[in-house]
Amino acid sequence: MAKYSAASDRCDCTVIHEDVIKKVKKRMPDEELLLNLADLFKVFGDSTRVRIISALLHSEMCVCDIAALLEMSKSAISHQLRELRQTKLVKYRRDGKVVYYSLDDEHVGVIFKQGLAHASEA
Amino acid sequence: MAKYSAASDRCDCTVIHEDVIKKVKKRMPDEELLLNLADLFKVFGDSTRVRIISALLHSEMCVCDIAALLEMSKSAISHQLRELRQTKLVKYRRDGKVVYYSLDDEHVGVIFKQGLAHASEA
DNA sequence: TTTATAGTTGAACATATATTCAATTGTTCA
DNA sequence: TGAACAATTGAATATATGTTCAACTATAAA
Repeated sequence: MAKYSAASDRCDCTVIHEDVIKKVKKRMPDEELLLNLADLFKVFGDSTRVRIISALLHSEMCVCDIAALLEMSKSAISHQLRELRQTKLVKYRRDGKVVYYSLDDEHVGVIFKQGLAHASEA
Repeated sequence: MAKYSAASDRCDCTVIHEDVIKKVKKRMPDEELLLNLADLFKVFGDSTRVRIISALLHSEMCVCDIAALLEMSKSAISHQLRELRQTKLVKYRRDGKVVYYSLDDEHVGVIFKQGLAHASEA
């Protein structure tokens, strides 16, 4: 059976629209950028993280607040906050024993609201 | 150890900002809507699907075209197209043996580009 | 220094999910 | 009708990922 990995035989079919493929390929963003984009959406694509973002949209909160709000363990929340931190979606400040989290920049809110608009309609 | 599931003891900590929690809780969207939102982003959160969307942004394409463009098997592409179909992100038309896919509505492009803008900066 | 508490972390486990493989459907054309 | 081919599908496998649990760190107060 034909394999898609060979240079001149990339997919397991015979008839394709070469012109369309070339045109589209030229216009598409870099592979790396698309990977980053998928990773960004992946962070939004979990209900716990979406709920955290939705909460921080209205106020900075400590880990305990978030855990109580979402009725989940501090550990679970902390793990998710780390991911949100690593992808620069949230930032934090420490005040004594308490660590307060908030959204990192406006982009986060924009993407959230844009998605919300779509989800509300459908 | 304290459990987060009890009514008056929702998180494994003692000191929380009750007022903040109440205020934020009141403003947050319904649980169901947030779940739908996470599911929407989840569809965008895979590199294969993001690449498919990125391609369809420029032209309708058949399964073979997409498979060749992304250098993947038709089967893998078809599986992902089904998810995109089920979440109403793409639509299709059949012309003889060939099935052409295209983006379902403008929302898809808007969310894609919004995310792309963020990913490009960071 | 000791105790209490907020938060973090790593490992383990359970679940979700992307791709492959093989079989099947739907359509065209001889 | 039968051959050829685009596309779909279900099952299996491999991998990714979310939560729990237990241990640990950091800070404050006694």
